Amino acid sequence: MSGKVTLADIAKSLGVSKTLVSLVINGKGDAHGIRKETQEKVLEKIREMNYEPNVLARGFRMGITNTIGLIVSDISNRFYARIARNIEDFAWNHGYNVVICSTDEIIEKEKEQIRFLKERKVDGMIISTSQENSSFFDELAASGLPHVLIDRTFKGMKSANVSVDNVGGARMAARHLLKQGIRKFSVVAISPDHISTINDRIMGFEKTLMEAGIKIPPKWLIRAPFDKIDEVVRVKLQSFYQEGDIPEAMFTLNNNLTSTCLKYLAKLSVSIPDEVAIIGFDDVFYFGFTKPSVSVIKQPIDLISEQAFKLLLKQINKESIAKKHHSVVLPVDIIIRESSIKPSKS
Amino acid sequence: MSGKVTLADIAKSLGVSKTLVSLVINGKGDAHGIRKETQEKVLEKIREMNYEPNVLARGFRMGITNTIGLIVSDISNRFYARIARNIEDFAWNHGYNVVICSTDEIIEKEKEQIRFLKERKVDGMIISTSQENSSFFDELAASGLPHVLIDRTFKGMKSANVSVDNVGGARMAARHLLKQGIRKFSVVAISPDHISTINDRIMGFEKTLMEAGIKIPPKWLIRAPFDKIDEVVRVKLQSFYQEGDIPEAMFTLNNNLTSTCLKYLAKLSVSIPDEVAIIGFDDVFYFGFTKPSVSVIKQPIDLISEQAFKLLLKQINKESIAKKHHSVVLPVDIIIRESSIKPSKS
DNA sequence: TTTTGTGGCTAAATCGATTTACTTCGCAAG
DNA sequence: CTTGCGAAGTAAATCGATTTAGCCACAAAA
Repeated sequence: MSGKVTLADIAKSLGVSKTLVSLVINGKGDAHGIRKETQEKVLEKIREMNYEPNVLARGFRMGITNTIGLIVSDISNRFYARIARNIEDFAWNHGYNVVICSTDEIIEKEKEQIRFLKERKVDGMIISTSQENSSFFDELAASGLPHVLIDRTFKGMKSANVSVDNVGGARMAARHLLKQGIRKFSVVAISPDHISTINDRIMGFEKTLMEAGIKIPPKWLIRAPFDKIDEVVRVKLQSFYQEGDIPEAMFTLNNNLTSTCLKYLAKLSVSIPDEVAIIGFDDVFYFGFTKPSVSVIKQPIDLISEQAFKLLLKQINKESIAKKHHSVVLPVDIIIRESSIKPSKS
Repeated sequence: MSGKVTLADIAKSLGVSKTLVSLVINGKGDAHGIRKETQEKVLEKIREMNYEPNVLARGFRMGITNTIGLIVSDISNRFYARIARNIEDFAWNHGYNVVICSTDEIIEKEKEQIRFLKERKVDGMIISTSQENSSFFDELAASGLPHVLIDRTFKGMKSANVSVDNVGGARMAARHLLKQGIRKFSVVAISPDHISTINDRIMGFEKTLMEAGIKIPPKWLIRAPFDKIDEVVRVKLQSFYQEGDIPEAMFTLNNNLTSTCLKYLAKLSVSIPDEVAIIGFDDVFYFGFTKPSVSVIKQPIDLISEQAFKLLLKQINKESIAKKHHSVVLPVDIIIRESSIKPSKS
């Protein structure tokens, strides 16, 4: 029944040419001086015969797929899941599909996926990269494939990119904790150490502490590989509390780290915020009503998605992007909840 | 540089036919009696000229895309995000891409998305449906498009499907709560009321209570529309605790409902499990270390994904599926944590 | 009368692979 | 001396749209 009627069938049954039918379908009838009557007839016939264009044929001819790729480290991470959802909505409203790829932060896998999607002729890609530098993307940009980097970016890169003010967010966190009278800090990050977001957050935090004359002892700067967060955090926290040398506050650099720290602090029966305050980067639904609720630097996920999609669409449609809009940095908010409000020390 | 070399270029530069090159590329060289030497030459040239086949052309000719669709109510829900991740991994290992679509439980949107993906000629689809009956899928099955329903299914439907033992899980929950000496139950569900998982869970729960001579008062059977969970739960819980007529336990039928109930019980300062016990359907990372930790019926997400993908792949490869494997029901586990262990009542 | 223009439409090429239906050659059997 | 057959290929059709390059008839201008 369906999927069998072709352009040629329509043309034949109407005694006109395929060209004409094609033009009408694509709304180019007027531009090519096809009579209104004829156009009507064609549209009527299309409805009558229940014609649906073969998207593969069209895509093949025009070299487009109406599909964009979304590449992140792990789609089941809440942060990326929400980004995905937002982007999917924008895409759907513009007639695009989204294909998702999780890289597990494996650089080779990411490259492979990008190459794969490129072969598949996706019209563009939105990428949260795990790579070490921008060279791969500079090539990608040179090859003309529309793409936008989100979340993690590189300084001075050629590709369009959307990120948040990681340095600023970290400074907010630091200033807030300092105000609580805290002097002994731990930072919990993921490795490897080329991830821009993580580095910016560490830098912003350290700088602000430095300005207050405080340094983070190396042993309190925890770095856990992406796939070993649970293990590393468990071991490190245990050692803190066994040795008795304990930070007064922890700054956890993504929602997974925050959750994992909460988990093991609970297991160790460490009371928050009395024994240790905690503030995380990236908010998650349940941080608002755990006991205690968790302070965070909140990222504007909807804005990130929106900006990224818009920048991508502009590239796809070959609109040139003004240089100042080529690299977007969005502000973050601090949300202070119970976990970082120290009982007064005075 | 890339994306420009075609089959014809290879053929020409080697002085052979396109047919030959195509056969070699697709590993049909031997079957067609092409000499090993010749095959070598072709492969060599392909590497040398950095040829990459145009996937669109191939897809167009063969009517395939190496893409599958995944349709769920909301990809940012933890349950579906994890399903998505699992399926994506299987797909990637088999050379498939996954395109995701969130329906927001809107029946018309779901149908539209399915039609859209069908037009796009995806090779198959995995669907957690929001529809009211199986008729749409019976048609889909008749049309020959490979697909598998997951999570939510319909009795006696023609399409392959993978679900969990919702009735059994709900019975486990009920039995466990009864053992705690609880007699007054509330069930928190989403509407509309044609969602099979929700109905089975309610049914299993009610049946088990019935066997113990207990009924759930209608006012304690909460049904919140998918997009109004927060509001409805807030209002209902407030009214419970204002009126003072209070259930001893709540059974929350998905992870969102569980979280939302936790949120408002916390706001109302209701202590768990002393004032009310709670057990949820579907486990989520953080239920294991909230205070109190939350009991759940845990679903085998990896198995669901694996079975669904395998069933889909078989259809795509036109292997017939034995009738007994056409409809898979997977077992669930009960995980008892603090939230449902009542202080003894004796 | 010839040229120029234009409104309305079409034939054929094209995209790049896969697939069908041969061809050609050499050699052995009849 | 023909026929048959397998080995090693090839030319051309095909998938279904888009796009290029015109065609044809008639009117207005030169």
